[in-house]
Amino acid sequence: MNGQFQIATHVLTLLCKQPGELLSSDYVAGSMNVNPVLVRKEMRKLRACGLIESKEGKAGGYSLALPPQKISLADVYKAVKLPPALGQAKNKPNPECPVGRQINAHLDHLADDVEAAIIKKLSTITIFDFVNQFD
Amino acid sequence: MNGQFQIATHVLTLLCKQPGELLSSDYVAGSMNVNPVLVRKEMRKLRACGLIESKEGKAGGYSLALPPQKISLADVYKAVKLPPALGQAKNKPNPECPVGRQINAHLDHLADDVEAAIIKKLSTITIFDFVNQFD
DNA sequence: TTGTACTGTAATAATTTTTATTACAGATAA
DNA sequence: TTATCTGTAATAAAAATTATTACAGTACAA
Repeated sequence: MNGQFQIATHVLTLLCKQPGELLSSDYVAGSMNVNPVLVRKEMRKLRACGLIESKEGKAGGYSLALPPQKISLADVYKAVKLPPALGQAKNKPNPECPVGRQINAHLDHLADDVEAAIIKKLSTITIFDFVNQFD
Repeated sequence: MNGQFQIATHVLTLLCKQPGELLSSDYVAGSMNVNPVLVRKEMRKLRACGLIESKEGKAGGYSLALPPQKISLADVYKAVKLPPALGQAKNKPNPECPVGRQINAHLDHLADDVEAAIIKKLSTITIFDFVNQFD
């Protein structure tokens, strides 16, 4: 299991709900019951992709770098870099076997197709859309 | 990481390439360099879904229960029951927070949509198609 | 009917991944 | 100059995955 996408989406939701405010990792971590360092780690990825901005020092924190209509869940997915949806084998198939010799190439190609399908789906939903579902 | 889908697909590929033969978990495990018990565990799932058959006793092993044109990779995906593609948070968000109170429901709904997109993609590919890519 | 070669399954250990915790340097506002 | 943040590393704890061992049960074959 892996809650990185959920953490990132949770923070973006909070940022979207409180526009203009800088939210600290402690505040956010409190809303989700998770360690603040984990929040800062995800924020680093989001910032590297230009989705959020951060400000250090007293009264610092995080804010959206783009209007929420411009941030898709596909952007979030790509930013957090989850392990592949089909999993990832770490075995080394037997190169003597005609199947073992080739299968990783075919599985990799398949994994790429699946990732593309996920991204296609997620690209239809923005953080704005997601947040609008809330009461 | 998690190689369960890869194991299942590897076995089905071997079964497809050697129709009529019963392949043992040891033989299969040798082709992929993985523990035979792991193979038997995945086979249990595939059998529960009616994709393969197994025969105990001497000269026993596994065989396809359906023609490979009738087995889609979506069937395999559903059989192995991977963890959700978007991950799965195990935190309990703060119920005092308006976002924390609702977000899991919305994240679950999103996860369902993504799983559906994956299955839709995988349902277009059969084991027969997959194996036909091999030289 | 006895030995051999399998599956099925449980229990446990080893490995890997994820999350939590601690610590502290650096930035910035009051 | 003090308090409150981010950024980051190091390490520990927890959880998930894979490997290993063991053995009961099944089926074939000599």
